[in-house]
Amino acid sequence: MNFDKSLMSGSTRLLVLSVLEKKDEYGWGIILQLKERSDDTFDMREGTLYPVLHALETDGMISSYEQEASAGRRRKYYHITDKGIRELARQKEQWEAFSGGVDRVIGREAFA
Amino acid sequence: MNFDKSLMSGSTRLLVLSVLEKKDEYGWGIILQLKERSDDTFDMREGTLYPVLHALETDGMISSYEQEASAGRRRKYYHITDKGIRELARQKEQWEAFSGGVDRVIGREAFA
DNA sequence: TGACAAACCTCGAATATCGATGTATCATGT
DNA sequence: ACATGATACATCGATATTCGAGGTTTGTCA
Repeated sequence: MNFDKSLMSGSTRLLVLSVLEKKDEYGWGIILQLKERSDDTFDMREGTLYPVLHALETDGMISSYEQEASAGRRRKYYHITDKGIRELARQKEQWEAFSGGVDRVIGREAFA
Repeated sequence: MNFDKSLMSGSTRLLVLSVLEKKDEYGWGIILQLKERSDDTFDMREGTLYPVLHALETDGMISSYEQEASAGRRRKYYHITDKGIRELARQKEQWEAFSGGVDRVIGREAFA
């Protein structure tokens, strides 16, 4: 990201799982989706994403399969599992509690 | 914090400066304020706070002075500097951009 | 042929939080 | 008198996370 790096520490899994919630996607595509869906706010680095994808797969949150795109271009698609969906729900709750807490502390109005 | 620790990575300075924006406060008091102002959402650890306070002072964002509370209890109060106020404004902007981006990605409605 | 984008990957440096630990004072209960 | 726990400061090592730099392969375009 182009933030104070550390700001988005911990939200990476949430963001990745959110993208995969809609449809299967490959690594490079996830980066493009994040950029697009955040209005160019996020620019996740490959060095950040790939290790996270591997960890999520090891943890059983996502599964992967290879597929050919136009002519010999190999892509590794990721699919969110049931476990991943439950994890995503937990992460969303955490995010809402956390961001709500920050907003209250810095005196930002909350709109229900 | 009682979150995925990493979630609040990077927001610590924002939170601390926000507390000191209202009035001078000492370390332990900052922890209490954060707990109170976030409705018990935050529980910042001493091992997190004190190093951050020292770093903020080194960076000229805050200044400190000692003061006695009731009988021999020494407290170290921190005061936000002009530089700290400017830093706080930057951090708030960053936070708003970042949290807005996350909300868009996870499909949370935004209320202007 | 050369350059660049797409697409995958790994590794080390830097950064940040936390738990453990330590010190000291004060209040409370037994 | 003594133990416990809250207040209040502090440091340090373990752990986690991001990023930049580097590397490989294939396709496209000039």
